[in-house]
Amino acid sequence: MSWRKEQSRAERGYHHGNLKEALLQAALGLIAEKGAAGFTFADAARMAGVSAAAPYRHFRDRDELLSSIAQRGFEQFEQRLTAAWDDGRPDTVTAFERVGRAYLAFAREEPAFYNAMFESGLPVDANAALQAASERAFNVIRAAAERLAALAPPGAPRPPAMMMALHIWSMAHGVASLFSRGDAARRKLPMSPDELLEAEVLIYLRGLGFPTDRRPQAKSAEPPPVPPEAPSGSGGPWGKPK
Amino acid sequence: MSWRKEQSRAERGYHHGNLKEALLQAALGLIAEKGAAGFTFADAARMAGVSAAAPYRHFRDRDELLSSIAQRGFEQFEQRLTAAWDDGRPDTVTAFERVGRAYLAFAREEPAFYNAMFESGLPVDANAALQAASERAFNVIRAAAERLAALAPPGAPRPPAMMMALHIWSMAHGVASLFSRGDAARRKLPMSPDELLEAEVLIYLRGLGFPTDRRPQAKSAEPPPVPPEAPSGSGGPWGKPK
DNA sequence: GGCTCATGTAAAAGTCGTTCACATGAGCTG
DNA sequence: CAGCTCATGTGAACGACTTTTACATGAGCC
Repeated sequence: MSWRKEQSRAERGYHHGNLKEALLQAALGLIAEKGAAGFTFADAARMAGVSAAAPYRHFRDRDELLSSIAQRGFEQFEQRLTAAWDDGRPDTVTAFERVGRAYLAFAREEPAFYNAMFESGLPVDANAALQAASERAFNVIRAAAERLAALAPPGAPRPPAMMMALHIWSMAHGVASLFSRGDAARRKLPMSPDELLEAEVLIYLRGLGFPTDRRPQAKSAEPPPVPPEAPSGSGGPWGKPK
Repeated sequence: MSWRKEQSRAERGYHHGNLKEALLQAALGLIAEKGAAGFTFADAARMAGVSAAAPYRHFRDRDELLSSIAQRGFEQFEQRLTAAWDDGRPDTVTAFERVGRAYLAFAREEPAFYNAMFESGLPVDANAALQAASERAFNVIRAAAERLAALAPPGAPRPPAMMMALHIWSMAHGVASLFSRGDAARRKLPMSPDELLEAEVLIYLRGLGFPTDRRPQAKSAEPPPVPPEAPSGSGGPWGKPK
């Protein structure tokens, strides 16, 4: 993983050979440890075994390193969301909820990326590439919302797909920020963030007219999904009304 | 407002007289300008017209100043949420939605407080008083959710009130963080954050079985509310299904 | 072999956070 | 009012960080 991390100057020679990548990896580790605020350009240089001025050959300043990391983060984020969506298989609602869980999983498993992307305070439009990467990630959610919108039953509110996408994004982001990340995770909850978000999304989908017994879209254009597992519980994390 | 802000040393004398408060005000201004990350202890001292060491007579370190501001923020936040809730008048659902809007309004109108409270990266449990203030603010939402839960119609999911409170908190926080604050506000939206959140909460409430035509709880224990204004539009920000 | 240029270094300037010894003066005590 | 005390402010100093500048190194190419 770590490409010649601990090499001494002597065995490495004057030139590092892969400093840019080494700095990114070092920064990733430092951010995971101490947050983007506590992360230090000098520390990253030290960890890569070079002088404090060396990083400036590869990044204009500390912010550019941070924004490079955020950009990579958005790219990985997009991949994970895309995989979770799986083009709506086995059915749209199931896949949609899986996207929500993937959001939380990313926040939990990639704290450094998540921190750089959403908590580092760097402006979204600092970098055109960064903004584009961010939009590509969001577009996964948006595309999923389009599919969902097309299936929304009549007799219920039908907000634009874009709005539905923003709703889901805000729910996932709210739960992740408040309960699923670093210091914030210390707020003690009577349930897991995943359960919280799942229930939230289910209630929301129910508000849009979707059935929430985990066998949705009974009479839609979708092929009737074969339940991959036995139905879990009685219809939701909180139980049915009596 | 600003108590002797620009006094020269000569006319002030050796002792400031109100340094602690002056520092808090200065920090508040600086955080509003440059964010909690960019805010500097030395800058606050300069703005108050004292040496860089003076603040240490009133705050153990920079973090303690920050956490003082966050604490004040939570207190004001609690007040505003309480006022918005207005003990559930004229009816529970209306008041509940007003709380959501108050959340956004606070984020928008008090960026410095919001930043210190939620975006400064200081641990929630850094300070017992801070944590308590934070909990008091959340308890307003929680109390509102209890009332709402008691009115939830049968035949619909009935999550615990605590969970509903967390859902609302996460929605409001998600929208505020993503779209209603500083740099994040630059994400261009096809609608205002307020509209977005209002629609989100309405759909969620509908998922809980509440009617969403803005005249809720028709046959509940609540006194039939007199609509203070004419009904606005056709039942929601996105229109009814055709 | 010699050139060139990307990549690294050392040193320096400027800023911060923080501490320490010392200065000041507001308010109490006699 | 004299004098004491102690909270509050000052200045200097330390180490760390960011960023710039002039200089060093050596990999790749002719």
